[in-house]
Amino acid sequence: MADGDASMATRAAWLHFAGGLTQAEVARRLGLTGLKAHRLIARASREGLVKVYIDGEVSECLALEDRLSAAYRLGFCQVVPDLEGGPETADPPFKALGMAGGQFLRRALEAGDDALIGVGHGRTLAAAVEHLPRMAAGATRFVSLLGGLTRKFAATPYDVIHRLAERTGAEAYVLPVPFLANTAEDRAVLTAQRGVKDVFDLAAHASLLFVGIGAVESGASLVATGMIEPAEIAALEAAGARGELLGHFFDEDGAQAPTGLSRRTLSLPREDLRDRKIVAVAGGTAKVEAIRAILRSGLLHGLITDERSASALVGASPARATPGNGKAKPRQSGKR
Amino acid sequence: MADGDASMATRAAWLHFAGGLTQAEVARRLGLTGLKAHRLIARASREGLVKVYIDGEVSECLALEDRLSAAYRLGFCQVVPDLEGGPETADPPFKALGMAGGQFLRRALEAGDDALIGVGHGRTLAAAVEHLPRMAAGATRFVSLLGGLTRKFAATPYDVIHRLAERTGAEAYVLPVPFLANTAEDRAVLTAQRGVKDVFDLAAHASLLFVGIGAVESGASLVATGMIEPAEIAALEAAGARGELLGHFFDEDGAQAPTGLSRRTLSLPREDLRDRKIVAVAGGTAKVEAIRAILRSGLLHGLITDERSASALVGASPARATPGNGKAKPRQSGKR
DNA sequence: CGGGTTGGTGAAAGATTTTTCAAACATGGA
DNA sequence: TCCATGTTTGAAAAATCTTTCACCAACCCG
Repeated sequence: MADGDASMATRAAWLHFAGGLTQAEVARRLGLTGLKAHRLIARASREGLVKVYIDGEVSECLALEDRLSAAYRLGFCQVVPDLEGGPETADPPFKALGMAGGQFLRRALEAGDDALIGVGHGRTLAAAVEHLPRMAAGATRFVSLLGGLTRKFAATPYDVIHRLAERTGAEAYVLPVPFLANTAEDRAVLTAQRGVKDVFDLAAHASLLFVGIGAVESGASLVATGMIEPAEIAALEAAGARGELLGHFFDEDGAQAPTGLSRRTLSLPREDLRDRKIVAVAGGTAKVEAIRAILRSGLLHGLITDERSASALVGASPARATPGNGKAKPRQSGKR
Repeated sequence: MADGDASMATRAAWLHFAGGLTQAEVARRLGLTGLKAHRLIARASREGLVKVYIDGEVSECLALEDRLSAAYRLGFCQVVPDLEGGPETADPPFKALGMAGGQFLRRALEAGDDALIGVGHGRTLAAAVEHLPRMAAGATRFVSLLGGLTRKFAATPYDVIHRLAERTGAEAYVLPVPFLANTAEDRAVLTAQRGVKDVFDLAAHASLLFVGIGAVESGASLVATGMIEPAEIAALEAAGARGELLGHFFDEDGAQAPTGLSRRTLSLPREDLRDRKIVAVAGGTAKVEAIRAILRSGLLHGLITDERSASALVGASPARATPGNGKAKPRQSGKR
């Protein structure tokens, strides 16, 4: 594919989506066959050049936002309708969460209020960055909040900070160390590395923390990506851990879960999580329990999740297309 | 139509556009017939709930932006590909300009750097506001920079400031006076009105001026909307005026055009245009001359225009889809 | 009450889009 | 050179979206 192709694809997509021209008309304008035009447009869509935002709020989601905000004292909450295939599949609604998360990030960047944004990792956050338009970040910088590698120093497939840097051209400070070291001694060695300490210091001063939430179960992506061993996660589960945030584990009441892992974890210390502006993106049935645990910890300032998870979190029935069934009063509106 | 409908329309649109579900799938998910789903989605689109942005730059446009920026010392320039029907019609590319202008405004609002934004009027600016997503304006306020009525005190059909207020919920100070008074005495009376002076004072302190550019010819929209009489515009044209910016006229070299009109014009005084951050949106073949005149005045900080106008402004040929590299394929089935 | 208007509905026709499939073309070795 | 491989291309088919049109119900007004 030639370089001029991308420009042409953009042009075709612009004519089609923004201008509302039919593909045949686009073809005529550009001197192409209808099929070529179609393929250009399809490529532009596939490569994510076309960004779609839906303006209005779905009333059921709004109600869920209000209830979540009130129940957990959130300063900000967004609930997006579920997407994906049928009503049964689509467990982790990455696409829906990605769009909402991407939009949140875009706004944060355009507002420019946060000079330094800390980011966690995980597939959900990666999806959010995926949906971030290519844009200049202004003076905003990014910093990793925890080690991004597996203990074998393999990069994870869903790296967040690098994508972010690539999309925005912003300075992005990485932590090229594992998420979990093999031993406490290893951790000490790694932490002592040139630069690593500086980045951790930076992370401690980020004014916005944009993070994911991890489930504690054998199928969790922490395990799948090789960040943590199956045996370790099993031990955590047995010890009562239910959710993970930036490498810290919480039990079902949101209290610190007892674990020896913290001596080997390379991430922002737990005490640095208090009184920060932490915004989490997470959803999917497998994560509901984890999200609840984190919410109960009271650490979150904001939450972006999907409708089904939100329903489960407030204890309502899945509530398919049933308007007007609010059983509780939606007090105090959540900020948007 | 029930109010739950809008919510449903949003949901349907979200599933369709964001989720990529087919309309039939949307219908199944929502328990509707395919036709109903289609109508919900169509409604959402029609009402502008669905916003589409195209990410990449078209290389030809990028080149034009660079040339314009360099030639006229602009701090900011955006050139959008032409839209609309064929290569011959579509004179004022309102839609394309509206989208770009709306995006500019949205960014300005989200950045929040400008506490007070002054706006001009005209159909192009109205189109820009039309394409602004419904959003909170934060602390930003708006102020009219010139009288928005005709001399008969009729509202113009393309009022900008009211739409802006409606979309953003921001405070918006209007100037409920004509653009051009019948006599200098009338002007004095109007200016002396309670409040009017205050708004003019406010306008003098706006940190961003978002304006249109007017052509000087019998078909100009200033004439069409009844703001100015055909005879007056003819006189201006004869006197060498070629472009209008906020009620002030400029000749082809960008110098002040000699006219007695200024004593009857209700707008920001000319001297208040110097050293302001003025961003203009304008395009269309009928306006090229006017845009050039304004550019030469050196007053503009930014310009948003369409590709064809930009081409004309830099003196290039319209340059249809012929990047130097292209394999020559003159024969082509489609007619244009 | 009747006539007119409006707005919603579904079936079916009409357009447009997307997919499929096979052939053409280029590419990079053996 | 030839083959294997992958990519691009166009025609046609299939799927999907959009429009049209006739119908029904509700509603307003004389």
